[in-house]
This record gives sequence, C-alpha cells and structure tokens, in this order.
Amino acid sequence: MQIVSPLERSAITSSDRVLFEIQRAIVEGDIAAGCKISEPELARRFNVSRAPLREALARLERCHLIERIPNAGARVVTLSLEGLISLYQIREELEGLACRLAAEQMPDNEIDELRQLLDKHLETQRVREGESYYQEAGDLDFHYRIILGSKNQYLINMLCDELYYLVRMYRVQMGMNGPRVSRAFDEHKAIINAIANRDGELADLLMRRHIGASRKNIELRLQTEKETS
Amino acid sequence: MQIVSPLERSAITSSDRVLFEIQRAIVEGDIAAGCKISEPELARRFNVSRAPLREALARLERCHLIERIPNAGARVVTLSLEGLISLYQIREELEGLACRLAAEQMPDNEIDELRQLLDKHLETQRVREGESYYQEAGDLDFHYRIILGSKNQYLINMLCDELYYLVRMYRVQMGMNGPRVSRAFDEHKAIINAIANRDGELADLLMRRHIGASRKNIELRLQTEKETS
DNA sequence: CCAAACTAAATTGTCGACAATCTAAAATCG
DNA sequence: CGATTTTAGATTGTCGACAATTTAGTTTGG
Repeated sequence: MQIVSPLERSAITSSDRVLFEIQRAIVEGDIAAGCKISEPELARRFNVSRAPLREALARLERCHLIERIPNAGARVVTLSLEGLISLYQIREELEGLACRLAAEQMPDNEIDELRQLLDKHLETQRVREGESYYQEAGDLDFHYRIILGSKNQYLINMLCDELYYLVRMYRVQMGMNGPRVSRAFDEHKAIINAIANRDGELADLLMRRHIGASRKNIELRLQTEKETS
Repeated sequence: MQIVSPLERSAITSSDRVLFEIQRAIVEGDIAAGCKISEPELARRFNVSRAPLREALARLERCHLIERIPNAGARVVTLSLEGLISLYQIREELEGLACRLAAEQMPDNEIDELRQLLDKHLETQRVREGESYYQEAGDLDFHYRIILGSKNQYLINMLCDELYYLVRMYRVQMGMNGPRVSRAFDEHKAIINAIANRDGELADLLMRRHIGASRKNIELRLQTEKETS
C-alpha cells in the first residue's frame, strides 16, 4: 500500500473538481477573505450547475473555509488573531496526540521514509534560501505524515481534511517565513528522533512546542505589521 | 444572551428537518449500524426530494455517522472497540483543553448555572435510580456547557457539531449505564470546582481522567458481553 | 426629513427528469 | 463446470426550472 501524498488528490466527480479549485482559490487569497459567495456566479465561473457547486460549498464549510447562513448565503471566513490562536490551541493538542500515537503505531519503514523526506527538504531549503513556499509545503507534508502515522481514523480526518486547509490559509495569507524556517528543521528532526525511539511522551512535548513556536512566530509578525502600518 | 440547550435545535429548512430525523434514527439505532443507505428510499420515507436529502447526507458524513463513497453510495458507520478508543482519545485531549480554557474564560454566572444544573441532575438521579437515559442526557449537557465555556469557536464546532452525535451513538447502542453513573456525578462536581477556582490545569487533568474512566467502563462492558455470549 | 411599509429584483432552497456510473444477474466462452 | 463478458437494472451525479425567502430600493405616511 503506497502512501498517497496528501497534497495531491484526484477529483472523481465534478463536485470534487470544483471543490479543489475553490479551496485553492480561497486558501491562496484569489477569493478574498470575508468575501460574499454568490452561487450563480461561481456556477458560471466553473461551468457547473448549482447542484455540484452546493455540494462543494457544504464541504468548504466543513473545513471552515466558508460560513453559511440558511437562506442568506455564504461568506469566506475572515482571518483574525483570535481565530489563529484558537486554531493553534487545537493543533497543539491533536498533533501532540498524533505524535504520541505515531511513536506507538508508526511502522519502521514509514519512519525511515519520513527521515529521507526531511533530508530532501534540507537540500531544497539550502538551494532556495529565503523562499518559503517549499518549506511550507514540506512542513505540511511532515505534519501530515505523522498524523497519518497515528493510525487514528478520526484524528486523521479532523486534521488532514477539516483543519489543514485553514492552517494553510493562515500561513499563505499571513505569511509564515523568515528565520524560523531553519529552526523548524531542527525541531522536525528532534520530533522524528523521538518517534523513532518510540518515546511518545517526548514526541508529544516537542510537537506542542513546535506548534507553539510557530504560532508565536505568526503572532509576532502580525504585531510588527500593525506597528509599521 | 440565553444559552440554547444543545439537545434542542430548530429546523429552518426542510434539509435541516430531515437531517435531525435521520440523525436521531441512526444514533438510536432505528437505522442499524453498517446499514446501506438508499437515497430514493429515504427521500420517499421523509417526503422530500433527493436534493435536500443529499444535503443532509453530506452533513451526516461530517459528523461521522455515515461514510460515503463517490458513485457507490453511503453506509451507516459500524461501531467497533477500535473506533470507540480512537474517539475517546480525541475527546480526552479536546475536552481537557476545553476545561483549561473554561477555567480562564467561563464567566461566573455560567459556572453558577452549571452548578445548579448538577444539583438538579442529582435529584433526578435519586428518583430514577438505575435508569440511565437522564444521566446520559445530563452528562452530555454538562460536557456541552464546559465546551461552550471554552469560547474557542473551532473547539465548540468540532466537539458539539461533529463528534458528539457519534459519542451518543456509542453510548446508546453499547449501553453506558450501571454503577458508574453515581461516580460520574462526583467527577463532574470536582471538575466544576476546579473551574470555579480558575485552576485550569487541575480541571484539565480531572476531565481527562473522567473521560478515560468512561471509556474503560464501556470497554469493560464490551468485554463481559463478549464472554457471556 | 426620517421611519415604516411595500414592492421588485436577486438569491437560496427544492423539485423532477436525464446522464453517468456502478451492481448484479444472465449469457458466453474456455 | 468455472471464469469472464455482457447486459439489464438500479443508484448516484448533474442539470434546468420553479417556489420560498431575503435584500435592496421605492414609495408612502407621520
């Protein structure tokens, strides 16, 4: 059984296709945060009828990218410091748990693969110092694999399907890059080492710190942006 | 602002109505676990077209009550010991977090109301010793209010909207009752005391233990059922 | 001039029918 | 006789149109 990389999915139905396109558009800001969503407009834009579009909207609501009010329509969510903190509080708990479980459940070969992935990312980072996109994708991939390693069906579903698009949206639109990128590598290394040693408690702790540091990094960024504006 | 009891909701659209009815039917076992779901049949049964029914199915999938496969249809989830453990592992983390946050965020009047609720439940339990339904509803109400007290939007959404119907389903269909009912009251009391004292760390710990004990209770029950059958 | 009531346009929710896909039973071939 | 292919039935996905509701603009009354 091959592990399907989480960032590439296959669209079966036309509802899937529309979902993926709108998801990407919202995450990357092509459809602005807080923007009202018009069903007829989007249906025309993506060449589908309203039925599959509404199915897609239901799934967008599920991953917290839009908010719907019955008989009134949908809006893209607005990003806020408060929301960011709420989101990362949950991530700390759930991904900490994921690490603890992965330390018990993750097979050796998956751990090896993850190590190789980290090495590969290190090279890419050296080459593309400063550019943050690849690091972000790599970071997400790292987190994804540990979550999958937990073998907890609900955990996987909640984090990978319901929460991570919003995480990406915060990262892309609020900008997570700069000097923290290199430090994140060391933290990833320490986490995978703890998992390889089957030390779930340590892996849990390290992941909580890692996510906490990431949160503080974005908070700081928001703070300085406010001051300079 | 009045706190709307989570167990009573108002159906705005006909899709809502169908959702609530099917939700109840699945949770209480009227539609059996593992059962295949036929869209035309359910549409006839609830006197709606397939459009609102499919909207309802999408939301049922969201709260993990059914599983859908594109072009192949939906099934009611099957309950398993493995699934139960996965579910409760997540509850321990998230409700522990909810307690910690509630200790910081919950206003005094909400804490008082929750205390009064516990006293009321105590009376009901004395009167109806042995019958577990009221305790269950009360227990859920208790957990609900603490989650709401956390004031974390995502936490509230994930627990109250996405996970708790499944929790109820496990409880109803696997039967959570017996001598643990009375002990749960004491645990609830201790938790609300910790929150009232603004001791988030303790409240967190106590909630994790409370949920862990609840899980072990059900596990034990499943074990003995297996042996006697 | 402001507020409330009404009206019209647009949007969302729902319906019935058609197209695409899957499932299972019947037929064919080795 | 068993395995594969074919075919018929049923189910899911999608479409366009209609009904119900909301929103914005206009009119009316104080």
